Amino acid sequence: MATLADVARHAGVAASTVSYVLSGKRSVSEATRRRVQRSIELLNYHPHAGARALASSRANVLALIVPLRGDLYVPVMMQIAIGVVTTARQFGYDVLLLTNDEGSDGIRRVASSSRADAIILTDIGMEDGRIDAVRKAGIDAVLIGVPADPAGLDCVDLDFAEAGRLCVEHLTRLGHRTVAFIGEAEGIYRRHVGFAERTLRGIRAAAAARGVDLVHRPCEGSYEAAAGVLARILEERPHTTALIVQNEAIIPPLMSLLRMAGRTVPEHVSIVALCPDQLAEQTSPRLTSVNMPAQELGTRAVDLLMRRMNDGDSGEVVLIPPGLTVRGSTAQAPGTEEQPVSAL
Amino acid sequence: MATLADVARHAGVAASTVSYVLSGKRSVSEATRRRVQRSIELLNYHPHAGARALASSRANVLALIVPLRGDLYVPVMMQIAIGVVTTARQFGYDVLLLTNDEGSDGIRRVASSSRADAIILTDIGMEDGRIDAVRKAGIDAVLIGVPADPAGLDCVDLDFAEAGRLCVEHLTRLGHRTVAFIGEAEGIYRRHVGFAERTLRGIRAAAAARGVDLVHRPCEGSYEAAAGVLARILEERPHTTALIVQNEAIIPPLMSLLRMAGRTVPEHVSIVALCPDQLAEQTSPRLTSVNMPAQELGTRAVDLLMRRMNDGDSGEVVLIPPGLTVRGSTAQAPGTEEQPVSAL
DNA sequence: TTGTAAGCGTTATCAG
DNA sequence: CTGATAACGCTTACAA
Repeated sequence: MATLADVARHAGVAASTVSYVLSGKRSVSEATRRRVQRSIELLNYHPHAGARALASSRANVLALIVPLRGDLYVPVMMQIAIGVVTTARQFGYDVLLLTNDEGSDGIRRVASSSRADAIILTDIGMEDGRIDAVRKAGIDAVLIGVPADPAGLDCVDLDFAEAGRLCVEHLTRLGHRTVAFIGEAEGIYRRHVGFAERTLRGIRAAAAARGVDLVHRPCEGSYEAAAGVLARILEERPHTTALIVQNEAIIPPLMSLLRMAGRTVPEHVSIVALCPDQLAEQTSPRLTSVNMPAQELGTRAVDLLMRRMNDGDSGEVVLIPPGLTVRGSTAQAPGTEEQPVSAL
Repeated sequence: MATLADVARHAGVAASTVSYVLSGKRSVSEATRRRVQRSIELLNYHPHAGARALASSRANVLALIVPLRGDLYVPVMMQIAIGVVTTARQFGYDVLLLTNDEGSDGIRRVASSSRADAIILTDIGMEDGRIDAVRKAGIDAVLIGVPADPAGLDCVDLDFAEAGRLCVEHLTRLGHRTVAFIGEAEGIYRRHVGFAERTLRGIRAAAAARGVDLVHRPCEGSYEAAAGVLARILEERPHTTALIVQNEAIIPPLMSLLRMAGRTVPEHVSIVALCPDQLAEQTSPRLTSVNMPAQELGTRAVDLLMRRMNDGDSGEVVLIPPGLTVRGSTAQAPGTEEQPVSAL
């Protein structure tokens, strides 16, 4: 491998000049710049990442910490990762992938060894122990998700409370008065994962404000769990005319269960989902849904991180405004009349 | 941050001694080792990754290249990534995540900048241009997947041909004579992605050998696609009694479509799936399936890579033997009799 | 068993 | 606008 010194020799300039041609940190005459560029290409020179990191004390690497459980909102995590990697590359950064089983140790490790310049955390709990590790490690970080106390932290997330509100609003406009919210698995609420709690709060507040009769039922990802939860809802609250569903994994089973129970969507039961658009487009009928812009979360996280590292900004909470797309899974509640436009 | 020199001074030894305590590359008396260890802890010393990489010309980093499309076998990719990261950590390696949009450039980049010591490639096509890039870059690599000509390459994959054979064998034992293979999306076959082609060949060969009447129908991941493909199969080949399904995304729609068509599983139609066990457990009835051991693929890939880097081994193709688990989605073909055990 | 010292390939400061 | 040169923090012969 050619080194910077080789290039300098070949071009007949000092090593520092080559470095400056590369970094642009001081002006170089057009003539020598060309000469250097030529030598670089001729020798097929590529700067050594380690040497750079050592001399500049910047690794040009971001660390992304993802949850280990392969069963949890997997497509969403994958999209986030893709957003992070592609955006990071645009800023000249590479991305190190860490799993959560290393936990706070991983944060300490990459920070204190200068393996990464900054960290992106996902799967944020309301009280997340890793936040403390980040503070102590003194490394720049952005959270995808919002903890209970985001003071001084940079966070990006979908505005889940607003997302919940949108669902309820849409349903009440269609005349639904008895609604069930089928949420994430029990364990998610026990761990106080931020997005689940906020969604629930948003839905509850909106339901209370509009006098909607609401129940919340956590639900695991299996067919049986979906069957159990649905059966219980239909038995205990037979007047239920609408479902809000957050656990994307159970949407397909739910729809076929409803069909088997003789309740067609949307004639008898309306469904609003909180899931990636892509998924909402894959069912029949297509789902009215609030989009989960996972890739954008990754992109925005990197943007925030860059601003934080370059401009020294910090403490910003970016909540992406959710959008509800009406598709085929929601309709006027049975036995109600379409509201006149003037009443809206 | 404390440096190795600080530690040496604090412990009253030479810098090299500290280094050797860390690496274990030469023996150190128990006494000084303890002293050094104490100083390391007291000063909270962590070696600088860049400096290490520069001095040793080993970054202790692996690069993992994943496909960009977030729509393709996502859970599988995620599992692979998790397997790779956790195993790599056990060997003291970190993992750099690259997306395929950088393509061969990404390979060249990390190789020639010494950002990574080795590469793991996924989503391997039969003729994969990146293989050439790897060769030219002169970097160690392991493929998860097997190209047409794996000479000199280290590869890990499920034995998809055998997996296909197992499906057919299981079905013929149950008396099925007319079988449809609902495969991956058309584009996968056009791109000649290895696993899809091998599965198809395995199934075709086994069907031919046993005189099974087989059709292969590629299928996209949407509900409509599944509906279309299924309708066509049932119309053109009404005697079809069994389905082999590889595109995991369409399993839920397929099952509810069959229900709507009045064909119950497994009484009228048997289904064998090629998918992760976890998925096979989530439907009702549970699916007879050949497991896709994604996390193990990641683990094995790293194992291979380590052996290759340390022992200089190369050119091994590891095919993981598939296993078929009988669950509730397959049964004796309608109108046939159970084969006496002696006939097996 | 331990110390000495020469790199490793950049960056950035200080002169010119 | 450009050149020397001292770091950067660690590894690894080579000596002792």
